[in-house]
Amino acid sequence: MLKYALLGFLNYQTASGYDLKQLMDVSTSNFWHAKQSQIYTTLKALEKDALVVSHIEPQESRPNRRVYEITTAGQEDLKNWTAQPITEIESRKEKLLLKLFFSAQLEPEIILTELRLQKNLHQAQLEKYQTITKEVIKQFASSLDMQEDAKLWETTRRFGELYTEMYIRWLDETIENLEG
Amino acid sequence: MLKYALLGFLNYQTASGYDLKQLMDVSTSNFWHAKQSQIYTTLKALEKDALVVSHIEPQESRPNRRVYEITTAGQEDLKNWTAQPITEIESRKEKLLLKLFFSAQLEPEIILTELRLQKNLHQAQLEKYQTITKEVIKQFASSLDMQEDAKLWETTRRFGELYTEMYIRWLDETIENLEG
DNA sequence: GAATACATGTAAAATGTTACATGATTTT
DNA sequence: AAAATCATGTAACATTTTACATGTATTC
Repeated sequence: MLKYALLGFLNYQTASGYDLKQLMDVSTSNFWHAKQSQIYTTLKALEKDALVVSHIEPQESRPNRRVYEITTAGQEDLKNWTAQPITEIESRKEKLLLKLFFSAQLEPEIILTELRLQKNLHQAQLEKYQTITKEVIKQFASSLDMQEDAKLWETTRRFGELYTEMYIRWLDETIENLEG
Repeated sequence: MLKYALLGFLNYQTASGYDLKQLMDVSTSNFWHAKQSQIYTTLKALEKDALVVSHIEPQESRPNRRVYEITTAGQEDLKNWTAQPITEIESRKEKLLLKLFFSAQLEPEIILTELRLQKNLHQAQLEKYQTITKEVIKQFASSLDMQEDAKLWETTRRFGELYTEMYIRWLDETIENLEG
């Protein structure tokens, strides 16, 4: 799957593994993320499959950059993938809920402290979606002149916003429930 | 992580790998799931670490069952884990959003068809949370006399409900946005 | 007669995380 | 003086998925 995230970005412009990590962190991290090391190994695999090609870009006073470019085969693979519909619901994993499910023997105060901490974290996250992420999308959209693309990016930002609002609401409900 | 899901269930009652899969499917699948094969291999690892013990239960006209029981060490490990607070936000992966993010070159109708299909799937899921899942929790709670535990289980069911409602709302917004 | 439920597992492949290794430049 | 940024990668480990393998009993 990470494969397609990388092809997707490279379909806009060439980039190094380092660049791709930065791009993901400010754009898709809301619904797709990866460690730097995994990005490097996946890029290598993509080059082996001839979906991308790379060349070294020498730099003074900085380590050399290995810059990747998508190939025609890569573009086709990407397009095939986007055109293929998903016919199932994605299943989630939420460590916090798992813990909560099995926490009946715990002191209620311990649970409540954890939920309150989560609320703080999610409130900070929500602000990020509403300010930084929104700004980043605007910047990209205007600088590259891609209003149409930005429309889709905005829908994914909106998901993050709605999700986090929902999460906070659930935390509020749950906290109230356990306090009473 | 699956480790703790299994210990959590075994802390209530002994069970086979098959039983545990059934239990997860009707209770935690909303926020934690696993394949049958992974459950078997994880149980084996847990027994090696002496967190569970197993014995064979012979059956007539059915394959024998290997039934697992949690040990004192297992109970301690589980309790330690539940008491340990999570200090970060869980990061999600949503294939659909990833695809959407990179779908600007696609015909809008292809995207819309996919989103409408997702809406159907999520509506069915929502009903499930509101009927079957709710009923299952009630049944467990009364049959085992654990109103306190059921309170927590109910909060995780509620999360599934709120999440799915949010998802449908986002789909509606996004569909409208792309239609216009 | 076919599909599902019951019941267990192994092996291989894919995916993802953590730790290690290096080293200059810039910011705090 | 310490921490963060720039920049790349490998190795080991852990987790998860998919495929394989087997066979009876019950339900549709």
